[in-house]
Order: sequence, then C-alpha cells, then structure tokens
Amino acid sequence: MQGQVASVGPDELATLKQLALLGGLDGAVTVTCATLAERLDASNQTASRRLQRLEEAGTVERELLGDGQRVRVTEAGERALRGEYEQYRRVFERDSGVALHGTVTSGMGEGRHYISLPGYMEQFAERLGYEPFAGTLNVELDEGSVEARARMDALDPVRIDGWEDDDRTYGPAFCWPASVVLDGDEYAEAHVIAPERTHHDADQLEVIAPEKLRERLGLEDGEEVTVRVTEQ
Amino acid sequence: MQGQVASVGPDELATLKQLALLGGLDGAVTVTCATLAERLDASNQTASRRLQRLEEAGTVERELLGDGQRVRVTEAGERALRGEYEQYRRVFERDSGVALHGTVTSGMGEGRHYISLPGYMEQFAERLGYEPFAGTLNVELDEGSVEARARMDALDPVRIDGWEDDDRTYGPAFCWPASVVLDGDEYAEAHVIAPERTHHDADQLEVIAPEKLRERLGLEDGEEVTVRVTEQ
DNA sequence: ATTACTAATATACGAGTAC
DNA sequence: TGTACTCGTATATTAGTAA
Repeated sequence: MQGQVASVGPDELATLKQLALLGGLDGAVTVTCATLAERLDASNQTASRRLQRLEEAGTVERELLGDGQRVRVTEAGERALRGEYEQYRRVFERDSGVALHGTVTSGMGEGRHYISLPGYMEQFAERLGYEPFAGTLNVELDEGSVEARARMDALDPVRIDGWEDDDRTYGPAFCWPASVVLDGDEYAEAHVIAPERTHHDADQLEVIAPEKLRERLGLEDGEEVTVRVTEQ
Repeated sequence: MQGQVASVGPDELATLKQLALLGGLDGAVTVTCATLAERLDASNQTASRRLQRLEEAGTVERELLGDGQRVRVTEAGERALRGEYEQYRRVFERDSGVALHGTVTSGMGEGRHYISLPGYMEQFAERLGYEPFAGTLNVELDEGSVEARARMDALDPVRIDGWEDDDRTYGPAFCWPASVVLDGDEYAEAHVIAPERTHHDADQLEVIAPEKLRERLGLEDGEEVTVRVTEQ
C-alpha cells in the first residue's frame, strides 16, 4: 500500500481544474498557495496540502521557488480533467434529448418477427451499427411522458427504409438512439423504434438493442425504467 | 445563518453530475442510494447524506418512494453544473493556445508612440474591440518560451493593416488575443502585438490592453508573468 | 514573502440499526 | 428491500509556528 498512487477525488480535481484554468496545461504556471486558496475558497494550508496530494498522485509536477511555485499539470492530470470534461459534455450535449419514463410490459411478440426479417436486419447493422436482439423491450409510458414523446418525434431519427418481398410490403421505420436507465444503471447502446406511420399506440415504446435488455438489466414486467432518447 | 442555503462543494457537485448523467436534468430519475453510492465510490450512507444536502441547497427535488426515490435536478442545480461545464470548456477550448513565460522589462518607449497613431488606433478600436492604453507591456521570454513563441506564430492573428501619411509608411502588424496571468490573477482582455515583418527580437513580447497593465496588475521590472495566447 | 509542519478542532465517513 | 438515524472513528481543516 505504500508506493501506491493516491486517487484524485473531487476536491483534488477542483484544484487541478483551477491550475488548468491558469494555464497549467500548456506549461508551468506560477502560483502561490494563497492565490490558489482564494480560488478554492479554502485556507492556505488546504491549498498547500492539495498541491502535495496532486503531486503524490502524479497529476502535477512542481518546482518550489521560495517565492511561490511553478506548477505543471502532467499527462495523467490532463487525462483526469478531460475525463471530467467528457462527462459534462455528455450531460449538456444531450440536453436536447428527451427522458421518457414508464413501466416494462410484455410485448405482443410482434416485434420479434419483424425485426429478424433480413430486409430490416441488414439496415440495422448498417445504420445502427449492430444487429439487434430479435425482440423488443416494450415500455408503457407514464402520463407525463406521453407528451414528452411528442418532443421525441421532433428529434432527428435514423430512417429504416421500407421494402417488399414476393408476398407483401414492409413499411419504413424510425429509430432514435436511446439509453435505458434503471436505478442508476445505464444501458447506452439502444434505440427506440417506431413505424413511420404511427397508428402505433402513442403511450407505448419499443426498444431494441444488441442484447436482450430484459436479461441484461434484469427487467420484469411492471418495473419502472427511464428511456433517454438522445439527439443523434 | 439559519435558513441560509448551503453552498455546493465539489463532492456535492460530483453527486449532482451523476444525477444529471442519469437524466435528472430533463425530468425526475429513479435511483437508490446504493446505485448512487456505487457511482460515487462511497457508502450508501454517504450517498444518502449527499442527496439530503443537495436538497437542502435547493439543487435537487426529491420524492421518496420507499422503493428508491425520484430525483430531479432543479434550475439552481443546473446552473451549478453549467458553471462547472463552462470552466472545463474554458480549459479545453483554449487548449490550442500557447503559454509564454517571462519577466517584465522596461520597454523602449517606442510602443507608446506607434500605438497612439490614429492610423493604428482606429483599427484597434474596430478589430480588437477597445482602444489600447498608449503603451506596451514588454516581456522578456524565458528560454523555454522562445520556442513556444513559434507555436504562437502558427495561431491565427488579427491583422492590423499598414498605412501611410505625408511623411512615411507604417507597416502592418499582427495581434493575438492573450491574457496576462500573474500569481493566479488573470487579466483577459489583452493582445500580443508584433510587426508583420519581425526583425523584432524573438525573445521579446509586447502586450497591449485597454488599461495600463503595469498599474492594473501592480507589475514591476523583473517580475515574472505568464502570457496566455489564445486561439481567436 | 513563501511552504509546510504540528496540534486542536471540525467535519465526514461508514457500521450498526430503526423504521 | 428502501432511507436515514446514531455513534465511534477516520479524515480534513485551520490556527499557530518554524524554516
């Protein structure tokens, strides 16, 4: 446990961010504990300790000057910051998305049949990037989410073309990238699918994914899930 | 002090971010303390406490279900998150910039004369958005920064055109948006200025700004400053 | 001025537990 | 199962101080 690198917690990350804001990412920046402390709304001692910990964790390199210190954010530090940045981007970039909430229900088994037809499956592989499990997760939307569904329709979907074989024609469909959130667990690589002509119930949602979501998320009928429909 | 809203520290903000990642920004999300705790790498109790604090601070609204809870990030919470996001954007969007480090020196007084000439001043007002103080802050670059200056030249500058009067011609110049960082204090609205034909010393930097930087930042000869040249 | 130590205090944490 | 208490302990913080 001795030489182990300490992990960077939120407090240290906030300190690292302040250093980055002052230019510590592209070269060393000269600071004092006092100025850092002010930016962190903490005491000089705390600022001093934070810098020591960041150094221990290998996220900054320091050179004491007696008259302040020169601090440079290392590659590891930049990685930590960028990871945080990416999370915030995820938060605010899919801001235009819609969260739909409802309960899992038994589908009528129709989905399974249509989805596995080669005319659709080939397009899924090409346009969604995966071959979906042959079945849909059915979600019955809450009252509040029914109107939210209208906002989903405003988002730009992936279009699946209609096609025909010898016997009949199969209509086009829309797919919206979505993630299924269950109790803090998030399954990201999914799509809401709906026929283009939606005589489909407006309070029903069908979700496809590379895996069987019921099993993957341990879902049973009546369980509540959130489906986050994201902008493409 | 009683009814005062608690401030949101880094730990609470990290919790708020996790809730936002789960969709708490656009509608309530169902979570349990246990799932949140896992995401925060902390205990259930800590997750519970964090949620209580966020609620006290007015950054989330909650509804206990007995079987978990529905949590919605309030407007105040979204503002807190967005503020953080903006800081990270500042960090990584000016990533293409260059930090130059050096010591303040006495200029030769030439800058003052040229800058205040109407032929230049009019362009400054129009293209930089301000009328600079009639004088430049001279910075003698460190060894390491001399090569960094080459990277600055690669950035896209604001061009100030040459002009002439009855007596002589005045050459064109380049201006790079920059901020001057001194001990954690940052003065943002400044520009590095250099003649287009740079027989100018490569280890000297001249900075202009709406105010007299020496006074504004309390600078004296020999003091060390960082000049952050930012992408336009 | 600095940084960073020591020591006293405040706060945070998680095990156990109630509901 | 949940959430959220209490409570003993660990950690963080800051004032004072040394170098």
